[in-house]
Amino acid sequence: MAKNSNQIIKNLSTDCVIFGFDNSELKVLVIKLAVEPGKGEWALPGSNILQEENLDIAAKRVLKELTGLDNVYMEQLYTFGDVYRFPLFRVVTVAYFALVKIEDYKPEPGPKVSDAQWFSIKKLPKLPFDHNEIINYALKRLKQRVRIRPIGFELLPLKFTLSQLQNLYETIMDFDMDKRNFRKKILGMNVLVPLEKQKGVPHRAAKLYRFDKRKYDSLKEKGYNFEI
Amino acid sequence: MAKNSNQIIKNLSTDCVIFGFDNSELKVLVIKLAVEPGKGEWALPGSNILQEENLDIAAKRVLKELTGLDNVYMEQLYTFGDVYRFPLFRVVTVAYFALVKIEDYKPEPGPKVSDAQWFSIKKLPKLPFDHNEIINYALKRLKQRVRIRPIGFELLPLKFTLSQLQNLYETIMDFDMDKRNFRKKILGMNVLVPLEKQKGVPHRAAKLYRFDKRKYDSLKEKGYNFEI
DNA sequence: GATAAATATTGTAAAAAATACACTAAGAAA
DNA sequence: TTTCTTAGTGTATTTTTTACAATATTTATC
Repeated sequence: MAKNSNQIIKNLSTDCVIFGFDNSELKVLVIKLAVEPGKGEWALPGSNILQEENLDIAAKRVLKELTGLDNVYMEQLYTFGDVYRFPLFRVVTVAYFALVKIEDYKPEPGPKVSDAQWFSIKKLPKLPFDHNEIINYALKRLKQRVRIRPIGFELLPLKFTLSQLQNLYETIMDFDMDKRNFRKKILGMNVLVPLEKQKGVPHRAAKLYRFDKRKYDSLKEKGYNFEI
Repeated sequence: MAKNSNQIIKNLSTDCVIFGFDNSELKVLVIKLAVEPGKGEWALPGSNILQEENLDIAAKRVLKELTGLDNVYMEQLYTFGDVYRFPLFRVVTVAYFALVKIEDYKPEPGPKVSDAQWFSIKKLPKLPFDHNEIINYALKRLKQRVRIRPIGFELLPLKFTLSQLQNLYETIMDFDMDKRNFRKKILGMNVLVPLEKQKGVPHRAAKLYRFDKRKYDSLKEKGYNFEI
């Protein structure tokens, strides 16, 4: 073999739980594989890791190859390695989760993928292997994260209203919040920049906001608290 | 080859950061390997994962084989997989951290280990590979965990005084707390059982407590909060 | 152009939690 | 009996969280 760099590591893969939010439901993107193994089944996008590829890079590559998604929030989730999780031979998978602005996502399934679809987290089909377990774990993590770090914005359009944001939080955390208290708290974090008003809505137009990542980063440095 | 079950997976290992507390300092147990690779160097206990072995089991086995430790608190930490983290060939390592009652620990280094030693987290030697990075990551995680879940007990003797406990928290989190407020909070969690008094101390004897895991589990079920 | 419909926006009082703070108690040793 | 050392305890203040409802803006409709 001429070069090593493109060889796969047979026992190691990465899988990604991709969350999106469509203004009413939390969704997960699953794909239908066009090739074996797993051909025809809905599954998490995942693939082997290459010999000369860091884990984070592999996770990004796989996401891009299978869904066309690029430049999204990603975080290592957990490593799942039960002996029989994959039926053919031993595969340990390093799972990641990603947060996607669902509006921006134009499905571009790669050549190995015959279909890609958002499923509501509440109406997921049975997926092969331990993929349902991985999603549950990711959801648990997302619920924790969203409470203590302002990452919810990654699921919203660049400009959003406070109602959209509250709705997102309520959907993820699965309980309602008081509107006034929510606004006080979120604006008090000083990471939202007010913009112009919404246009074309058939009622009072809400103010739009964007997330100020620079400000967030600098406040984080100083040890600020972002609990909601 | 007759059987597969004892074969190692060449590209996969597990490493463990073992924390202990000696009533004044937070410590990490590192071992000196008696065999190559890494012979003679202080390093985290770690080893390859076997073909037919779950990750958690592998982590426990390795800990036991290399240090004699058994039946300790363990949690998967993170998976480190930079291409060149191990110089000879590609090895991805699933890191764990463990919490040990340091008093109970009678070092029983296994045959592959020539020495085992507790180092203060503040005076760690330079370890090979990315082991220092793994320890830093583990420390960060421990600091988070200890704030929100009563796992500090795992580092103390079964019976301990509130002063010991406070001291532990202060050492890990790296700041001082008010004695009265600390007591109020920790006793308010309702997971400590008061026992008899200390004996043989040359001053007023403090009351001993033990952690009530059953109670903790049942309160956790009900969604109680254990933030300190 | 008045009214209805829909969503946006805003403040305050009460309750709960966190904080700050210092003296007395107990036991051993001198 | 005095000293030394650590254990143990309560309250007032501040801060944070919670609960709660009326007015404002815009478009659509009659």
